[in-house]
Amino acid sequence: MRSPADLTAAFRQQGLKITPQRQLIFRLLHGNEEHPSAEALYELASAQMPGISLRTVYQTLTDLASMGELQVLSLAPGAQRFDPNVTDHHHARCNDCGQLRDVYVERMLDIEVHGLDGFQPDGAAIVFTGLCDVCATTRPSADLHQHTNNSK
Amino acid sequence: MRSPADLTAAFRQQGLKITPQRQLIFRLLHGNEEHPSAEALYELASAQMPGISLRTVYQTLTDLASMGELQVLSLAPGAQRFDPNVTDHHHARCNDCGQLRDVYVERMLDIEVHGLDGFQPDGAAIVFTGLCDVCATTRPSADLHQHTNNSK
DNA sequence: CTCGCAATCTGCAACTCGTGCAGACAATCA
DNA sequence: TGATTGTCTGCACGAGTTGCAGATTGCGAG
Repeated sequence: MRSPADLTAAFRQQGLKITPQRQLIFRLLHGNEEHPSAEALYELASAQMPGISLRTVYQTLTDLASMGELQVLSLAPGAQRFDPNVTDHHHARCNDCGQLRDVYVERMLDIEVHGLDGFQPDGAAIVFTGLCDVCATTRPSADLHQHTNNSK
Repeated sequence: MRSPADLTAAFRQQGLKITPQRQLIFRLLHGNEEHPSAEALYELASAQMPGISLRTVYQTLTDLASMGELQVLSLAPGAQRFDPNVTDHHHARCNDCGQLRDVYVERMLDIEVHGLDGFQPDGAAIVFTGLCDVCATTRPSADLHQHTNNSK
């Protein structure tokens, strides 16, 4: 997504108002590579603006997504994740902690696809699964444990 | 997943009991390519066995999944989908009606991946998005409409 | 700078999907 | 046939998300 300043202009241009809540969320998302959930963003936002509503966070995320500034990810059960990186990229998800990271794939067109007859594709998303660096060293095989989000 | 008969044997072998409910669900899933949700399966099951509990459907699906007979798909917001096809394949999802279809991809190894350093991948799933044959002819571009599930 | 309208925010209720629990029930084995 | 478990059902509960209504506030007009 674009910079907070650009987004401010874009929102104004669409007749949307600029509120402190929205500006805060713009800032929290800009350059954010953590693929946060709405709740996670709400925690961050609350720290800087006590009293902000979770409902407002959802609303602003929805607005940004419909403007194409944000990608909404539903890669696993549980909360959706939001990705301000809207360049052409893919994801890797840790089976243990749920962490997401951006992955870049080239020569996608070299793959050979069967079974798409009649289907009009407009995109393809690859999700790698496995263990992130932290979980891989912490617990080389399988079990239950987490070093970050996905908790409770 | 294997045939109802094979599953019956497998369940017995694990000390699990064979109940009419389970057998029904085995039959409903065998060869099923609709990637049904738990609710959808429950509807099917209820038609043949009124009184069966949604809870039982969930339970059996969980059992099958943990035995590796079933793949659980979380490709979009909303209910999870269940796929009795556990061969190596991928999926295409219609943006309109939510329909899923199986897709087979070859020469996956020809792709070039960046950003996986330190990550230990154990799999990769490709999801194609776009319009299914029905939705593509019904409504060549965009709007709201559906010809099957994903409803309400 | 002030006013006023419309957009926004907040808090809460409601809804969907899925799971935990307890008591009734039934598959299996001796 | 009877005892022993595992299973089924129904219900309550929890997470995640959205709908709604009233209070609030951004922002252009005057």
